Amino acid sequence: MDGKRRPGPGPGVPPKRARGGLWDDDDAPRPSQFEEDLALMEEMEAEHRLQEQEEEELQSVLEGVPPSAIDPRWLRPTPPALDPQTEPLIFQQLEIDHYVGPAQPVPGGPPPSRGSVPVLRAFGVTDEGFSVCCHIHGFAPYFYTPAPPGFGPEHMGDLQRELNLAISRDNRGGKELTGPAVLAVELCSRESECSPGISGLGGPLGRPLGEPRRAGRQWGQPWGDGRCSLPAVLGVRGRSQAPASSCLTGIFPEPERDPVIQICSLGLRWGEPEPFLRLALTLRPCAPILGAKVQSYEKEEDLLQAWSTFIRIMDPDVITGYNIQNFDLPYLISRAQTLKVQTFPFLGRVAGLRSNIRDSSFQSKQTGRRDTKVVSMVGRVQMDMLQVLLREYKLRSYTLNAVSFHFLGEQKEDVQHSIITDLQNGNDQTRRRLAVYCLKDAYLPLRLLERLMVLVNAVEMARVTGVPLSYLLSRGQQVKVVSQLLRQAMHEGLLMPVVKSEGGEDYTGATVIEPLKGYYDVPIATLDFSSLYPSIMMAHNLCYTTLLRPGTAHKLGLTEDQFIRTPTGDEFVKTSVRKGLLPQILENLLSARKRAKAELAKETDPLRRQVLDGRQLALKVSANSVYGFTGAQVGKLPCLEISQSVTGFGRQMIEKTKQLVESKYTVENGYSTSAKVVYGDTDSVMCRFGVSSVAEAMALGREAADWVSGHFPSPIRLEFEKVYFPYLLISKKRYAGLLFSSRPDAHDRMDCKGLEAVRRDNCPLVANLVTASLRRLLIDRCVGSRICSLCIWHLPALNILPVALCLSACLCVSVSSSRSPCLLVSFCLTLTLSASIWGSRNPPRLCA
DNA sequence: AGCTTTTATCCCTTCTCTATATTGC
DNA sequence: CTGCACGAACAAAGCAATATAGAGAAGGGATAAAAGCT
Ligand SMILES: Cc1cn([C@H]2C[C@H](O)[C@@H](COP(=O)(O)OP(=O)(O)OP(=O)(O)O)O2)c(=O)[nH]c1=O
Ligand SMILES: [Mg+2]
Repeated sequence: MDGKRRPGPGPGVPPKRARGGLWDDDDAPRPSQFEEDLALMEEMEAEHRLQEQEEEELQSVLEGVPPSAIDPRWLRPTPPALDPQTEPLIFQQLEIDHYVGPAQPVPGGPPPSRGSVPVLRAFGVTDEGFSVCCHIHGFAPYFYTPAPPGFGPEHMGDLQRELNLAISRDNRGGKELTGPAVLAVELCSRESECSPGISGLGGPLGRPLGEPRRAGRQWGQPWGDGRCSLPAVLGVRGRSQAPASSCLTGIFPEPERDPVIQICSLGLRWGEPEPFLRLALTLRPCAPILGAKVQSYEKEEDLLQAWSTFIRIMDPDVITGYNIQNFDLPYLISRAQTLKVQTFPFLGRVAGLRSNIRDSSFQSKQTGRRDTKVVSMVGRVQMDMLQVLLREYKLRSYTLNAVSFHFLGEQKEDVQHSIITDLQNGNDQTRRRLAVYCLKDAYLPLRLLERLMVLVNAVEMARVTGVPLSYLLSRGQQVKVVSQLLRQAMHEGLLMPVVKSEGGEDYTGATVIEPLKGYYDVPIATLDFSSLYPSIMMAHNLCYTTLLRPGTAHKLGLTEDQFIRTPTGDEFVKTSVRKGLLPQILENLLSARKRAKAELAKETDPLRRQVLDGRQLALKVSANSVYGFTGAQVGKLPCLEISQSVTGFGRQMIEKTKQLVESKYTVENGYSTSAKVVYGDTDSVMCRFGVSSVAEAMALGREAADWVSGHFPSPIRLEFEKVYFPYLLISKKRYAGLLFSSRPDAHDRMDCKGLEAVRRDNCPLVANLVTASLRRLLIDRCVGSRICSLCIWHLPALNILPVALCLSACLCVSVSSSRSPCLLVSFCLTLTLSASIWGSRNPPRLCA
């Protein structure tokens, strides 16, 4: 392969642009700036890069790759001609970024500045699989600032001049941007979203229009889902690709030292069951593999170069793999740098734009600190399955092997790391074995991506919350809430203020009802509010825009029925005065969750059920994060009045629910036994109605839930969720029970909350022992002295008996120093047992 | 001097407090 | 022009609860040295 060729279709000149004609008619009434911006996003002229690229690509294919290696199916279909004047171009946005490029006049927009301007660039695919790159001109970054008293139109010229002067003085934007930074200053009147709804605080606000140098770094992603009008469940017919590379190595492969010996890639069109391409690039000859294309190179430089070229030709929309983000891709780039393969690191969609490695880290209270590397690949979505799994699923092990087994029931092709070197140094058959292993490594993440419906779920989340796909893996919950807030605020012409965040004290959260600990051999019905915090915010119209500062209610002459006072003493106006933004956002999120739940109810396949459950859970977390956002004191817009009110209402509600249930279901009211709430956490109550059958408990639970719901304003709803029978209540947030919900005559499963059985910070021995004991206790109902002798014979933990015995000498020391009763009991039991089994000639059959 | 008693010291266990990990909502 | 040091800016859903390890204090028993008695 000719290593000297420039990558891709030539230097990074942005391709030609067509203009949409939306504002060609200058006489047409001008929409407000907000609507304009929105419309710009919606109706933007877009152009197909493919057509002009294809010739070049073919050229490069012919030069770089043996003609026999080119399969026309690798390339995308040729897009039909599109008349931007008449036809809309509808596509799913995959990524959006911005660059500084030559100005283009936008009809009806601000006057074109000379020189370079910031341009938004959206990448995506259409339903037919055509690749789209949309250059969005005419968007000038802007901000609002309150005008000082006495500021009038006559001062605007001065302000603009001064601003430009100040900006050119501290020359921070670099040389990319030329011409004046501030294009215009306008006066307008807007209301800040944090101010009380009808306070009339919104004075005149100055509006410098466009200050590219600073703002170029400030703006995020306006209305990120590209306003795409595809149906909710869409087919992105893109290509996913899973590279996996093997390295010759000792323990830690070092890109400065250890060569890359194979790179395997699979190509898949979304919606098709099997990859249309399996490609193994190897160093040194390799025997053919059925169903895969093998290409061998003598020089490592050529191998890397070939892969880089391949990526550009195949042009995938999505790239997946396992830990590619932190290992494979950075390794390949570093290795190429070491070998001085100059044309390698151009993996993105913009020709001539270098892919570089950047260190970044994400930290939040939930996840702790996570350090990652970022390899830039403009226009492609990187869906590293490891990152996806780390965020979405709680697993005991995240190795590809464990994960594949867990979700797919498949194991990896096992090749010991230590023999990779030997295999590579063997013959073409041993290298073939290595390639098969490598292909499997690429195949598994791809299968996971498809089976776990990662893309479908991610696209839904991106659309609902209005952020680019890549944010879902690289950013947290705040950005999603901010994006939705901005979207909603824009609809209503409100502005979001910039507030300085300072840390403060924690506020009071939810109540956990003191548990009546014990073993219950009667059915316990569980009632739970559906989406408690979101529904509180909706029911009481809690929002930044409905909050009344202390005393304002009186000042504005609001009557008592126009506002409410929350348990914390804060005041909010009712819907009749103004409907809050947050309730509307929540409506949207909850309706998305409702759709997901409806799909879940229809599904029967266990894995798909698990996936759909994950999807509805993710939407639930997003909705709860709206509440969390208002209480995030190190955040963009904290408002403790809202979050404290929410938890305050919540505390009142669980208490009231408990009272209601215990007051209605009493002997005096004609029930056989008085009901008792034995436990409850935040928004749930566990009730003992005193009935002995599950069916009766279910009936009473349903009735009680409906009756209690009537005591709260819509959309707050208490739901009957499940019955536990029997129920073992150990302490707050720690209990177990057999769960009945779908039918009264058979339990659905055993449910464990907070016990060692579900925690991941114990050794498997403890977890297995606890699980097995609970099984005996709850399912086999062995209570009393027999429990020990019965349960221990069926411990899965016994599988490790011989090992335990051998290691007991050393283990004893470390175990006995532990203070954990669980661990001690497990270990002692195991030890006793192993001794007795060791001695018996015919050990009992161990159950798996 | 030899024995007993007192006291200081060491070592061990037990308790308390804090930080961390993880889960439940 | 490049490399380095420094500061600013950016980003980060929430609280309640349990279990456990580790550090350190407190307390008790064993032991040996010191003191006291005959
Ligand atoms: C799960 C969860 C709950 N909460 C709070 C807000 C929830 O409304 C409240 C009750 O938790 P849940 O009952 O677990 O959740 P939910 O009521 O929102 O949804 P549903 O019952 O329909 O499944 O606890 C959070 O703040 N963050 C969370 O991650
Ligand atoms: Mg709930």
